[in-house]
Amino acid sequence: MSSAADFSAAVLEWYDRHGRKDLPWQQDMTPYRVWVSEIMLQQTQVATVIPYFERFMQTLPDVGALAAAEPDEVLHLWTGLGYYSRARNLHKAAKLVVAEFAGEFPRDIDQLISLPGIGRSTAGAIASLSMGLRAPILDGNVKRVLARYHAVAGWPGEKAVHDRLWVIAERYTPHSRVNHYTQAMMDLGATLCTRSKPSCLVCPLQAGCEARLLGQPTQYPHSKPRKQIPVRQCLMPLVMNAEGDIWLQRRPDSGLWGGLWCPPQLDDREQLARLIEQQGWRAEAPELLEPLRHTFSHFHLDIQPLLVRVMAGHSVAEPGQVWYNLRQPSRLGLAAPVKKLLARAELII
DNA sequence: AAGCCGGGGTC
DNA sequence: GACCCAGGCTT
Repeated sequence: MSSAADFSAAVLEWYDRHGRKDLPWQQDMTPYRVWVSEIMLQQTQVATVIPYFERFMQTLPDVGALAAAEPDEVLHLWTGLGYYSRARNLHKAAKLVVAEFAGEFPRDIDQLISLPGIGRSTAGAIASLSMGLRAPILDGNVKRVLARYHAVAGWPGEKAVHDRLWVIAERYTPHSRVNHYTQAMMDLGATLCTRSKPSCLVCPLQAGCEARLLGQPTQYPHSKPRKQIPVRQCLMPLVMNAEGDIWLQRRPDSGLWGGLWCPPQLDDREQLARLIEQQGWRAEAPELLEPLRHTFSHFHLDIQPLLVRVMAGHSVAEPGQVWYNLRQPSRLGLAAPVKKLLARAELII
């Protein structure tokens, strides 16, 4: 097991017997379906993605439909999936494919990478899986398999380590059956070469795996040095009018929860008083609801929700604002904790 | 190079 | 709780 040909042959033989072949995006494999799935799968596990993918494809079955869709509709279909810039970039890229590539995905790695949201690994996945082009990928699964096979020391977040893994990935990518090879490497990492308790005894690469020969496969790749994350706090008033609707604002496109609809996120009661005055609401005394902690990758957010019943007065929703009807909800993008709070509010009405 | 960007699964 | 997941973009 020394040559690249032996490596890919072992991987492909394993794929024939044990590789996954029934995932939704493996049926009717078009560049569009593979692209959408790859974007959804960035930093997101397969089981989480499946229902989102099915719903997305039912609503927006091709790149033309996506390009023509409303931004709110795209974010609505992404609600709960996280990393919402993926949805905004997906929409942008669809428009570009229609406008600049006549609705056909370019069969070229660099042109794929030029589209927003598509980096080298995602481009490699689209090209190899849906076009049969010889292009390597380097996602979390492949990093783990290759780092173990060659006992590559260091954290892959470091450029030198990352670059070395790309060179290895390039070397092993075969010229034939590259679609099966790509799928197999992801399947190996997801099902056998797992982060903890890898199944080395049934692995097709066990004979040449240096990490296994060293007796510590789980030592590779080295994990990211973690710093402890800060805690932030905010007030989140659920402003409810006489009809039981909740007032939401559209967040700026860039930044946290970009483009999603959200109750005001305030630092203190003074900001709340100012908001009520600005909007011309006649408000009852705010009612404390049960606090909620939401954890991001880089901080905790302690949310103190408030129920604020108002007479809407002259306040009509302006652009970027909406009175959200809990019984007949609009198709908008909502962050996960907002969706949770609105579900609570529905019980209060 | 490091930080930002979510939410859920898993241990 | 900590850590990770079919990463990419921004600074």
